[in-house]
Amino acid sequence: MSKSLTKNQILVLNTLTSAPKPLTAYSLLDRLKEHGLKAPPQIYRALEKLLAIGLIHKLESMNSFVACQHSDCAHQIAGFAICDECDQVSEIIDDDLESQIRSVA
Amino acid sequence: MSKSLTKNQILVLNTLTSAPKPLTAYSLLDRLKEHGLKAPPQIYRALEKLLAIGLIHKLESMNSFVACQHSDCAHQIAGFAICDECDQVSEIIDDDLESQIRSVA
DNA sequence: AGAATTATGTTATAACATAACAATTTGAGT
DNA sequence: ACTCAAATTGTTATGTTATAACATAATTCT
Repeated sequence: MSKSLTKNQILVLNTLTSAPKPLTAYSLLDRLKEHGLKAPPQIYRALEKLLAIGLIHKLESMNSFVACQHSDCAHQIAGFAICDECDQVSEIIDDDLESQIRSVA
Repeated sequence: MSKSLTKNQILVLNTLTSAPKPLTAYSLLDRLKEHGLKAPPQIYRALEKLLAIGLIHKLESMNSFVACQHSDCAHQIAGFAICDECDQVSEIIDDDLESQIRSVA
């Protein structure tokens, strides 16, 4: 029974998907002002849901969010290579690494 | 020429070392008020230096800091197992995992 | 339709972090 | 010991990230 996304969730997801790099909650808010979003909770609530579903990731070290580059895959552990210059990231999925992390945990 | 720690750095490090769990910058500030520290920059500056030296780690997901449990070791990559209930952490150093991460990167 | 749930909107504030500048201390060279 | 330069510390103000709390509207189920 996976529920479909709501309006705000779609707005946030689309913005992240089309962005070339991770965005902060407040930069999402800026971009979505024109769509009527006005306050942080609207963004954070959408982000929270998208994170739970696995459609996006949070990059803790940047306080930023990116769309998952492997939609609908089963991986829950991802690494990110982050460019020091431009902040572009590429998501790293590696089965060996994932099982290593699980076994250590 | 590794320089010795300054007063504030020692205060912060000792507080982290004797704490049973990670502390935020502001809880460090609270605890160090009695030693005369009054403002966030005093804490953040000490943290920054201690991080650079490798004596502490930042847990990005908690905005918190812990003393390194492997002083003077050469490891730059550490994992943390964080208890959901009490926030206690144990630091994980694993050579296989470390080399895995490096090779993927 | 009516009740219950879920989503949204809104205001205010909490929590985390740093910029910018002033004052003090430390330490090397003389 | 004196002095200048550098490092550390102190202080104020502000910027940035995140959530609490409450109000309203939309959706779904019976």
